Amino acid sequence: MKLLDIGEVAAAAGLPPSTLRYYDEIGLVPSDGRRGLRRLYAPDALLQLKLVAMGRAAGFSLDEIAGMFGPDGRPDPDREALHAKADELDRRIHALTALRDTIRHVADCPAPRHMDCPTFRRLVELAGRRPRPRRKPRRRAAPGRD
Amino acid sequence: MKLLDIGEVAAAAGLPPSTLRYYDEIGLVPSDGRRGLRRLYAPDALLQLKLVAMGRAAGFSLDEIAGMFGPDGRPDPDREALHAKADELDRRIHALTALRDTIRHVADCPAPRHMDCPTFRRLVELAGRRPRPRRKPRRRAAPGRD
DNA sequence: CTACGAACTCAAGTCGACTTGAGGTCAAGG
DNA sequence: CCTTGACCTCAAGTCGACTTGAGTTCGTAG
Repeated sequence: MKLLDIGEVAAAAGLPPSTLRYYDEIGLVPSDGRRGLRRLYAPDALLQLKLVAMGRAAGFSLDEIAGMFGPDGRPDPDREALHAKADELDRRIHALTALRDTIRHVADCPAPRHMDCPTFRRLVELAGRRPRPRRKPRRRAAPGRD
Repeated sequence: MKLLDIGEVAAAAGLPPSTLRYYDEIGLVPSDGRRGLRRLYAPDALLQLKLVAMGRAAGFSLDEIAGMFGPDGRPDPDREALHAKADELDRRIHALTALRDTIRHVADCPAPRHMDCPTFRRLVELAGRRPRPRRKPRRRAAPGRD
């Protein structure tokens, strides 16, 4: 198992080394030892960094991300909470979709003031709605085939 | 046209008055005059605030949001840029969907360490892909019924 | 063996987006 | 008329997530 120098990881992940040091410091993506002073990373660190990037892009804080995918392979990381996060993501995705549609509309609509355009107003109104009326999984018959 | 007191707007929008003052100060959601010292808002401000909330939720900065939907009904707000934003949103939506799926998997997968679960690794790998290979709209036959 | 450059540490700074606090103003109800 | 409570201004503080800078230490090529 070859360990990677922080510089290699930084290059591969497209992050500055300072960020890696920071993540190491807060324990989010720990380094895997040192050679002299230099941090070394297991290749898995790249996957972890990707995960962190995903979480960041989704608007989660580093703390939340740490809670979802701890550095250790956490055994039972509160499935409730994870499903809650996933639900939150569903809502966020819904909101983003609404915003995207609104933006596309604005880009194409010739109305001089969006505020006067009924389509625009409707789009914005719609965006406030919940994605679904709280869909119950109906787990009764589903044999969790994953 | 009844103007709303800042307190009413704050209550309706679910924001603290300080935020409204801040948005007013930076010109993002300007107030519509004063009664004595008190800011008054046109009802449209509520829609604007909703829009701002959408943008924030999508991860845009206030500056970017201002650029998309200026307080004035900007006539031709750089359609290029707006479509670029929309594309960015598409990518973001894609990323969020991937993260959501990954999280749901983690919530349901019995593997002791996610890093060892091939499904997990595949999900994370997949998340890096582009949403689509740059789909051309092919506007030819679409009678744009909007 | 020496020098170079990349890493290191630690404290402090930055940035966006607000919030908080102190001290002042004012419109409306009693 | 007077009190009250919501509003005001302005400066400063906060928080997360890093970045920057000064001063130091190494591993490796020459």
